[in-house]
Amino acid sequence: MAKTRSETMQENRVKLIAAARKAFAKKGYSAASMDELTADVGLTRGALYHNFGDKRGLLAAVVDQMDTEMAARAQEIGARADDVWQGLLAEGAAYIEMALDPEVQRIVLLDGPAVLGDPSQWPSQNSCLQVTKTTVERLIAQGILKPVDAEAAARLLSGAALNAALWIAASDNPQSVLPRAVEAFQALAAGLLLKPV
Amino acid sequence: MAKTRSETMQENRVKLIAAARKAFAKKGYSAASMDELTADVGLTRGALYHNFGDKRGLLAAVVDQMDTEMAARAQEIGARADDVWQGLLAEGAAYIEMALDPEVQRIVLLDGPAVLGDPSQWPSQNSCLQVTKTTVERLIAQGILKPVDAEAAARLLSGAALNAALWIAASDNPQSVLPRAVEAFQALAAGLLLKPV
DNA sequence: AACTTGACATACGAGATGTATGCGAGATAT
DNA sequence: ATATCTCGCATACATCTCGTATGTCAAGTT
Repeated sequence: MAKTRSETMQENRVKLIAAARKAFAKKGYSAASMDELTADVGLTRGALYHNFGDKRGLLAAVVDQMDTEMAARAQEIGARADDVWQGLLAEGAAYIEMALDPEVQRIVLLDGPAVLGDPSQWPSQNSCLQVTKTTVERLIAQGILKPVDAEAAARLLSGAALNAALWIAASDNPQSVLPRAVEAFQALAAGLLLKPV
Repeated sequence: MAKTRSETMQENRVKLIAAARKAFAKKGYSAASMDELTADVGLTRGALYHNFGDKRGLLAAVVDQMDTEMAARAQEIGARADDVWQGLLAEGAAYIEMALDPEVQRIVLLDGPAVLGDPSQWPSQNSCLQVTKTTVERLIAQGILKPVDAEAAARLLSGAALNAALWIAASDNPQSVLPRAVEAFQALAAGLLLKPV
């Protein structure tokens, strides 16, 4: 098989992102060495700086990938629900559970915002927020939710969910705390309902 | 006046924390140079490593100070309200407004969690969370809020508030977005009420 | 088949952190 | 009051990391 140049380049990008994802998750962004990271996949920093510009660029690529994965999963879970409202609750619970993954926490929730700034201004647009915002907009249009600002509601909901996850993960007994967090989250979300149950 | 040794030591600690607060806010944690920082107050890194152990220790001291200030302010504002429930709403709005301060954002919301880990496991105990938790507990005891887990509710509320602030600050027109965020926050909080209004 | 391009490797320079050692002014004891 | 000791801070050093500038060789082009 003749490997074309752009093929190997694409492969290398994938390799580097995968290696970075591991390294950033394990050591944290600042402690992750670019020399080690690149050597692990048989390359050098030359490849890295050529493809991603700098260390931040690599993190941005990793975050973009993870954010996309998370948004897709949340959307899928939300779509399986009986109605849109149940879908929103399911989405929130899904975010909480996804954020229990140490990789997600370290990279997307902690280092991501610190290095790249607030998620709403990420280059990748933050797909997670978009998904939630769309769901909220639909519910407002259906007259199920109060006519609050959709973006504000989405931000607050995802902020609450992701913060809950950080708390759960840091607790001594995550499995016992998880249901309480989900319960509290659903209570909060119910505050957006036009007609409380 | 004869300066006792522990006096000058205390003064130096105060100076270093003040300088660090400025430097961390302006450059961010990782880009802040400890050489510059200490030189600004007429000291060297020797003083720093003797007093705070390492760079992280200095950040922890700064975060502790800011967190304490924020908690005191939130508590004071909450206490001025007509009743405990209005106090909770006022606390939330206070957090959102305080988090608009770039210094608070950069240090407490972005670098703090990334470097020190989740706020709930900070050495300083995170006074902000304690204040909110206490308020929630009181409201539950009074039968005003649903009997959800107080810590979970506090975490979610403060998470929502602080995330809202990050979003507001990153927006083009913070002053127009602020009221929408506060409105959405209060709608969410109302979800915790036992008897919806 | 010669030439050009560009993806990646190599080499270098500029800081930054943390530690180990040194010093000198306050604290202590006689 | 003098001598000794303590310890808070300064100084010097070793190590590591990022980003850039330059080199190189295979893939693409004509």
